[in-house]
Amino acid sequence: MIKEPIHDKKSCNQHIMAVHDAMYILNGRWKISIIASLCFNTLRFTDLLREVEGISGKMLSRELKNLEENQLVTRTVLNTQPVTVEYELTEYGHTLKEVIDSLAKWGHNHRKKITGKD
Amino acid sequence: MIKEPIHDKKSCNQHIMAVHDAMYILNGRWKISIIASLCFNTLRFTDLLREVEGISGKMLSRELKNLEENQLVTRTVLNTQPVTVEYELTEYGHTLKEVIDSLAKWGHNHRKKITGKD
DNA sequence: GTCATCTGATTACCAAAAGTAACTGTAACA
DNA sequence: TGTTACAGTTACTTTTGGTAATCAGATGAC
Repeated sequence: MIKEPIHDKKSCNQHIMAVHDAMYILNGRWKISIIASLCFNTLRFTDLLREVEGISGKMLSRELKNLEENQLVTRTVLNTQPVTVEYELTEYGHTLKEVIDSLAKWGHNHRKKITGKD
Repeated sequence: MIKEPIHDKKSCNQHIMAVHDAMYILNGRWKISIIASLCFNTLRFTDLLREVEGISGKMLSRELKNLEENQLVTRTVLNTQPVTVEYELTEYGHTLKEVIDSLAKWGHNHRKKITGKD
């Protein structure tokens, strides 16, 4: 059997760079949580304030703007009284589902490890 | 066929909470990149300074301490001259591989989307 | 012998990001 | 008339992160 290093330097660096690229888009404390919340449902600003535990209005509005710029989220103003605004993951945003799911899986397991409970 | 909501509120919230738990451990700008770099190889402090693009010594040392506290990384001082220190993912740290891989996959795809290149 | 260098950090100082709380403005409700 | 809900924005403070200098121990160069 021919022995070769499983991870050559080039593919290794590509891997690291790819993670770096992803984190460049998902930077900051809130984006991943916001995307996770939008994974299942379209939500309004106030819904998100409630769902994303601990976020402030300022940060939510700032992060949503940034996610919109990166085409992960769409913002739709509805013609209601008072005005409501819906935030929704774009098709491209939904490609992050696998990332979110693996994070959720790990987080769930971690909670079990720490608390001993399920 | 019985219609039921695919995502009931409870499992939804659990999912979001699990992501939150994961991000609580992986917070800050650098941890995920550090873990990605350690995924393949044990690395020394200086190696990490080079591999984790843009990190400063202060942050690297701070983040490594935190990762050690959370039992994701081990620190081993080698009896060389000058002293070298090796950082290695723990077994538990390696459970993050799936997360890292899905991030790398998404990041790779995102780079393609942005640059048009592979 | 002493100067520069390599190792893995730490410190003081400054800049950027994030948190807090108050405020905007419109409209329904009581 | 006053309160509530909507989706934010603003001024101010705190926390986090970045930069550059420094530490300490040992090696190699001159």
